[in-house]
Amino acid sequence: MYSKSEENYLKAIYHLEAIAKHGVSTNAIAGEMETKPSSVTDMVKKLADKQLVNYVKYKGTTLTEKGKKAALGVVRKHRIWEVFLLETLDFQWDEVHDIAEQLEHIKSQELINRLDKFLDYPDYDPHGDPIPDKNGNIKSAEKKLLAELKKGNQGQLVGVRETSPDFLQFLDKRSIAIGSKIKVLGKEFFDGSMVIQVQGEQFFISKKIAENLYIHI
Amino acid sequence: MYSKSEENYLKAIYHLEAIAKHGVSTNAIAGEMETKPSSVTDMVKKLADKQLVNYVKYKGTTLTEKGKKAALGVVRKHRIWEVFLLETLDFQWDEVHDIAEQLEHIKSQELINRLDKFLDYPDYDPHGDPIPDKNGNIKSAEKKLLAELKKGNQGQLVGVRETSPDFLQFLDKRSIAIGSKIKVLGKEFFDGSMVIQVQGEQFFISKKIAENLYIHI
DNA sequence: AAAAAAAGTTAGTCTTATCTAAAAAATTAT
DNA sequence: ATAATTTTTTAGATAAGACTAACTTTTTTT
Repeated sequence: MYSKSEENYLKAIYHLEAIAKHGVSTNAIAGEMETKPSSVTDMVKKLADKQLVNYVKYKGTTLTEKGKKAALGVVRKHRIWEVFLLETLDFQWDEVHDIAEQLEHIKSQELINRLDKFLDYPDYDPHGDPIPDKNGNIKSAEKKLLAELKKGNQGQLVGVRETSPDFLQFLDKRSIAIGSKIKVLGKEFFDGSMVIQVQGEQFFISKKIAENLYIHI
Repeated sequence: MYSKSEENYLKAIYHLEAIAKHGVSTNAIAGEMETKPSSVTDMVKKLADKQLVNYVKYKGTTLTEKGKKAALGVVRKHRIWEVFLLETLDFQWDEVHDIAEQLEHIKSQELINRLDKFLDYPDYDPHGDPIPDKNGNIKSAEKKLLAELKKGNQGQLVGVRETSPDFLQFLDKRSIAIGSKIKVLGKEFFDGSMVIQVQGEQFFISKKIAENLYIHI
């Protein structure tokens, strides 16, 4: 259907659209794909020819319905393979990404559907991200960064982006863990810092902290 | 390590070496790879530069030890994935080849070793072909066609070549299945037909049938 | 052994996806 | 609003792998 490279671009654009809502910039795609902006321009033109994206010179790129469907197909494969690697083959979480990155490009609908069945139709992957169904429908929202939430929002901690010992100890000291319910009590505009409530207790956290916590609303 | 294309050439040369012992011809490789002889010449030169094959202009190509090891690595992956597709995901025989053809190029030693363990270290793939171990050692000989056996020989059914429903039903009706012990009671010279014994029962089978059953002696 | 046929190689072209360098457009700063 | 900076695009080049057409070597036929 689509080449490996095309699929990777579609997936990158899909992920970036979730953050920057007004058309994804060429530089952003280049960053995500670890490639040069000029390569991105070439590729988005090609994807535009195939009706997979809307591309306006100098303005940005968005997925068309067709492109979104294709991207969700890749995301579905990636996440199902991740479940398989972790649950069936007992891999560690940091080992699975590179392998799933390859497996997601295997061309066979039947394969992924049978794998889905074998795993008993999981709704989420091991990072807490939802797995789209055959038709590209996602049961629940994607996880968000705590930093993206507004005052009054609340959700559950489903993962961390940064995994340094310092950061994990910071969380530990405050009894913030995967599964914790977090509510945003206040948010400062000028520096993005927040006051949050976790299990009755209140904490002040910087923007940097909030940008490294994944939340499910 | 090696590109998909390089791996496919190595595998093709490996398979062809088993038949034509005196250096594989460029045309033979082209046939196996469904490509043009000129493309083969280009590639074998490249493989020769990498010390994976011995290539002598106009004479033929053979695998070096290094090339054989690489080829066996691909064969191992292919056969382990086939076992997985058939045993774990319940695919039919005729569906697995194209998918295994893609999966065999996934780069991860760890993945294939864990899969091997998950499948309980199978010695043969569903077609009866032996699976090389981590170090490229093959436990036993390659399978033979029932048609190649002589009166008095016996062995175990390890695979089928033809996979049409008609043929599979033919076998089913006589309770001939993978694992069945088969003994050749008699063989006619003029048409290659046989009388065989399977679990106490005797059957008459034509040469055509005997040419589609793989046996391990 | 010479002629004919088959097999194999070389040279040049094409596609996909990438890159660098230079130019153009958009954004930010003064 | 003009200048400076950043972002994006264009043009031209490169590498992998495949192709066609022409040429060379080997093998087969007579």
